[in-house]
Amino acid sequence: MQRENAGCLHWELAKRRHPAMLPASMAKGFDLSKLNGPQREAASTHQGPVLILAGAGTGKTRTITARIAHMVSSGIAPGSILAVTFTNKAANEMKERVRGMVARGAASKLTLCTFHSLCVRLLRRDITKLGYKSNFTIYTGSEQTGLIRRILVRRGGRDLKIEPGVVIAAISSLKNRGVGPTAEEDPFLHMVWEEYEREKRALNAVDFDDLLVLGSRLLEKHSETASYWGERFRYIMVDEFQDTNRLQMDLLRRLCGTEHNVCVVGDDDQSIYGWRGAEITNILRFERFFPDPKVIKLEENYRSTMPILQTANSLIRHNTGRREKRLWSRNSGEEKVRVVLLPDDREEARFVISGIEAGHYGEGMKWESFAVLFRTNRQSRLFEEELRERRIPYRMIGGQSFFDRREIKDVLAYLTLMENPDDDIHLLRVLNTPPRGISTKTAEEAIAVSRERECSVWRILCTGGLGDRVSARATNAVAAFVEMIVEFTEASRENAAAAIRGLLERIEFSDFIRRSCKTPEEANSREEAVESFLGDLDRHLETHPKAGLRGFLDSVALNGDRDNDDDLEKKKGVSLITMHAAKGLEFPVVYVSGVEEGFIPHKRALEDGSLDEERRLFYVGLTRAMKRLILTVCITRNKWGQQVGCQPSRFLDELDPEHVESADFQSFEPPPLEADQVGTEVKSILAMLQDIEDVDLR
DNA sequence: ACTGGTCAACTTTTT
DNA sequence: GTTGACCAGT
Repeated sequence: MQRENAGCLHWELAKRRHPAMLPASMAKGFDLSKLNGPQREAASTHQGPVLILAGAGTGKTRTITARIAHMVSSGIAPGSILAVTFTNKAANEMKERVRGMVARGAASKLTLCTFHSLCVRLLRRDITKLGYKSNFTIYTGSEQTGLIRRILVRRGGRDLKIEPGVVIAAISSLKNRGVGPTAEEDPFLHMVWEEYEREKRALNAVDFDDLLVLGSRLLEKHSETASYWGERFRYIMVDEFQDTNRLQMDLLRRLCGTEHNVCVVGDDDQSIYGWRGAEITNILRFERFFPDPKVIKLEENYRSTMPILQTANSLIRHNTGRREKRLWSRNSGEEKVRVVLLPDDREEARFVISGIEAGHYGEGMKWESFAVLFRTNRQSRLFEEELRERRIPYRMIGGQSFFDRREIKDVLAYLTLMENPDDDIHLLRVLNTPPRGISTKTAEEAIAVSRERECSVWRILCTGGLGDRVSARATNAVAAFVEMIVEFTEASRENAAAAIRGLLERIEFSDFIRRSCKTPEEANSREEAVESFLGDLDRHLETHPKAGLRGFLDSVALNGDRDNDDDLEKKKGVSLITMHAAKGLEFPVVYVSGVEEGFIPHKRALEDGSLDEERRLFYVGLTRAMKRLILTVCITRNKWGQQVGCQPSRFLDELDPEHVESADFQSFEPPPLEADQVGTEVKSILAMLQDIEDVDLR
């Protein structure tokens, strides 16, 4: 076991700063005996900066949660503890675990959240100091895309062929590096960016990146705000530290005053958010901003068997510039990692789900023991179909399908208007939904006038600013709309759920849904979605009465999924999940699907030259497995309706063959017809790869 | 003003 | 395979 520098010296310093504190290890209360040496040290060091380097499966979450529990039991006020994570999944996971370890009252006083939701808290309280109104709307992906698209059309002409997504990615990545529009050299992007910022401000809206930008600015420019939060959160923890970007680092520094009771946990090998500006170097820079940290390494892996671990290690060794670490496991394990070659993606789904079925019925494993990982959300479809067909329960983790449904977006837009009517994007979405005689012509006039007078569309509509630019009939329709919104906005202050229900009734929304659906099944599914969404609202208002409608909208925007719901159907069953979203989770049996060139590594990533990050992503996928790991490769794949040939991923060549066996799908299932076309008599992956490369796939 | 049809283009990862 | 944009007809 390696011991890093000067823990004792550090303790001396801390004691000088807080003479009243006893060494934490002496404190009574929470039992740390289940932890190993380094874990225990991490959990019991409460004062001063701590840097924990924790490899995959080394009990990171267990250590952090134990640390929190131990802090609380040694008398630190739970309200002064803040634990920040990068994703909602991680935050929820931690909440759940901590809940079982500390008293109920204490648990509710802890702050466990993502950087983004922390910023929302800061901003809801004080954003007026930055000149925004506190009822700002948070724009998620689709609103952002819509806004950018409008700007692109306006500034670049109708047939300008620039995808909004590209612009958004460029702007977002710069913002997360702490750069502003003025620094942008490309004149067109510069203009679009500035206009985007101006528009959002006029709409009283902020995007995800703004949450961090403005949160950080608030602490920087307003010392009284900074000291308020600095006094509030005296003990800060950051999970997945390798994924923090420049802005988040700034925020952290401004948040944690002079005491520097900061504990961060990270693993450079699992940094997979470089495309969002994450800087692994923050781990190195940590020591610069928080001098003389105690450095603790966790190297004993409790999750995986040796074959899985060694295979993963053999892969990640191909990366350059990493901190070498020696992950080891006591769990020898018999089973090798399997690589299975399949004729196409349909067969892949069939093979994977058959394997899961066999594991469940044959070996008595729970459905929850299995996970299917993939690179893109789209890949989940075939697996879902296969699971549904066989009536196997499953849960799709991530995948924002629910809030992307049209009917949900409509309801959400009406709710948003009740909070912030100046939000043009949401206003225009429902201005004529369902149709009420307000044509696109009328809407365009309203936008034009609002532009001239530099105010929101809502104001124009309210004040009759359209004058005689539109027909009398349209003017009446607009007046009726305004009146309706005002009426229900007032009602929403009493009871938001009742108000939106009344509004939906008034506009005969379910009739509208039924009319716009081709089949009755589709109509039912949409109506159910709305009903279920309203149920979410009810529940939220009940459980968080203080947060109100705005709190609900915030949580929808920030969570993007409905993790915190107790929909048991969603919680039980086989997990379908992207490799990104899988980070931090573990499963006895893991299938990594689509291990092909263009997927992992992804085509776009190769263009950007981020091969190392793709390798880390694959590494994250492999290290999710506890007992059994199967990688599947397709020879062809249905891509937008056409069969396209695939090449196995180059990463397969990098796996140490010692613990890998290439399995033939025929040995698990009766061979389908196409099987004859595939070379099946192969002994090693290498031979297999060779064979495939010789076959003309087109 | 609204409806319904066809065509085209898009598909990384998350907050 | 799906969503959105555009157009022509009622």
